[in-house]
Amino acid sequence: MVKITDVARRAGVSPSTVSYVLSGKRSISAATQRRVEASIRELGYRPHAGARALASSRSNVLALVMPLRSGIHVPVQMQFAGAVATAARGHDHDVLLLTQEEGEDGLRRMADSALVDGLIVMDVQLSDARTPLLRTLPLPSVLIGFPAEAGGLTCIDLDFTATGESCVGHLAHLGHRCVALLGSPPEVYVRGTGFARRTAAGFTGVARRYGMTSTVLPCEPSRAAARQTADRLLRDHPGLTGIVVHNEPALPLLMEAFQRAGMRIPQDLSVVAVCPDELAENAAVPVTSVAIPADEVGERAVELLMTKLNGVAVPETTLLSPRLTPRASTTVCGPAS
Amino acid sequence: MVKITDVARRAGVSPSTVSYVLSGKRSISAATQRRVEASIRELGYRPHAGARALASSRSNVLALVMPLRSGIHVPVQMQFAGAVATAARGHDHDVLLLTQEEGEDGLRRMADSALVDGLIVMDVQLSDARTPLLRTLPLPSVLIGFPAEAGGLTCIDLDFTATGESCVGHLAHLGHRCVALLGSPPEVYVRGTGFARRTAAGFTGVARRYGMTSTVLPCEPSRAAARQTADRLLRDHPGLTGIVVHNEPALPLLMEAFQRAGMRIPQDLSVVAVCPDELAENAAVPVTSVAIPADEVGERAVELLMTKLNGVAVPETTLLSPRLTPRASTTVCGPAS
DNA sequence: ATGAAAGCGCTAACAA
DNA sequence: TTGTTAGCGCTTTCAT
Repeated sequence: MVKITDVARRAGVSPSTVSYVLSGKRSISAATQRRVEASIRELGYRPHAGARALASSRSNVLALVMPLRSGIHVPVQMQFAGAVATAARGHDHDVLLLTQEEGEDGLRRMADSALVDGLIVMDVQLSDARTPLLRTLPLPSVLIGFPAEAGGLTCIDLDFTATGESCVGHLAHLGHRCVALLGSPPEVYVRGTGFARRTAAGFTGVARRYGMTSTVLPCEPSRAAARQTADRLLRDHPGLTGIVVHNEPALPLLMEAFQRAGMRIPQDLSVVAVCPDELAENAAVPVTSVAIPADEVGERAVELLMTKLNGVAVPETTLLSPRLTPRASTTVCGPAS
Repeated sequence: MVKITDVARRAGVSPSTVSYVLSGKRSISAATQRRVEASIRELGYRPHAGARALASSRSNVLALVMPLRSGIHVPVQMQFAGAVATAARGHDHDVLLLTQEEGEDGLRRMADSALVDGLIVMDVQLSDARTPLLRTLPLPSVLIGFPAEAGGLTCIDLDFTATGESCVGHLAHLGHRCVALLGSPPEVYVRGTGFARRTAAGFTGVARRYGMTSTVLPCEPSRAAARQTADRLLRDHPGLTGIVVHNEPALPLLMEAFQRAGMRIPQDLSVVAVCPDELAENAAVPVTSVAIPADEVGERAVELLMTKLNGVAVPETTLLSPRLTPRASTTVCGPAS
């Protein structure tokens, strides 16, 4: 193994000089700089992570806490993970995967063992057992998602309230008066997952403001559940002309179910979804949608964490504005052509 | 921070004794053992990961190399990742996520920096640039998947050749004579992803052995591509009565496309899939399928790696046998009822 | 069965 | 601008 003393000897400098060249923590003459860099390159030197962590109390690793709960759309989670990993590498950090089978104990373990410098926490529940712990842990953290009580925590996410509002707003402007939100499976609401609840709140609030008739229903991503939901909705609300679907795997099933029940899209029923663009574009009828900007969220989460690691304060709340892309699934409400 | 000397003092022993209690590397009297363990518990001691790694040259971290390439079904990858993470924790190891944006350099970085003890490499290509490197790296590794030339490497995967064989075999025994395999998107074949190629090889081999007419086609997971594939297949092979689909996202699209083209499932067309059970069960017609045992593969991969870390030799090749579950999508070939 | 002490490879005062 | 050196917290010989 090539170590810092080897590099130093070959460059004719002291080990500390090599260390300083690497960290940039003090100014080095151009000549020395060059000789050290050459020596590093020629020897293929790479600092021993453990030694560095021990001496500097910085591991250059951050933990990504990804619970892998049921009812959560996996590809979207994965997109977050990929974005976080990429961004972390851009800041010279690696990413440790915590699947949260360990629960809060895993977080404590990270803090005590100094394995990581900070935490990025995904799939935050409205009432999340981890948040009190995160507040007291001597480890900086950034949450992707918002708990009900976010004081003292750094959180970032798509503004789901605004997303719900934007979706109904779009339908309202097209003249729809009776609308429904079809969301995540019941378990997700029961857990109190923030994004699900917030979308519903935004949806309901604006619908009421516009004096629209509105309903919110959870939905299992099975063909049977989709049919049942569609049929029930059409029976209870014969005037229904617009739906918002916030449930990726159920989207195609629901569209199929409504069509089967005799509703043409968009002539009889306008559909807005909250889902990745790729899914929206590939549906039987391309769907008007608000995308979840996973890449941006992941990247900014890492940036927030790095800023905190450098001892600089960051805003507690970062909300990204939704962007609605109109596609073929929505149209003005009126007598069907 | 609680350190080993604190624990030792409280227990009235030397630091080395605490270390030995933790590692079990020498016998300790029952009394001492109890006092040390109590001290650890009371102080909430957890060893400093960096210090431990430096002194022992073992980080207790393993890297999961997950390229996140296009055309790969994300939920299945994630299931692998989850299984690996869980299994690793069971062996007192953590998992570092390497998304392979860094390519081979990332592997080298792991080796040089001593950040991890070993590698689990996913999404292995038939001709994979990483394999020569893995052979020479002083870091033990286990590949999930098989390169064309696997000598000197430890590999584990579902036996995809047998999977392909099992799928045609099932159709053959039901009397089908003209069959097709619809696989991953073209890019996956072009890259030479092992599992795609091997399934095709098994499929073709057995089809030929039984004297069946067989075709292999890649398939994009878009509605348009699915239709085109179905139409073209029916035009070129009017006698087609059975298909095998090895492409998760395309499965529902293909079934829909064939039905649209007038083929009833299973009366006119039998369908076998290679995909997670959940997907197979939830299709419009539940699909006869071979599941990918991601949990078992992930767990066994970790076990293989741990064994190697302990200096014990392991078999180079581990192939898990496919298990085909018959469902409603396949039936005997004959005049439609 | 236990202790003492020498590092592991690096960083960051402290000196010059 | 650079060098010297004292640790960082742990493991593991070597002694007893």
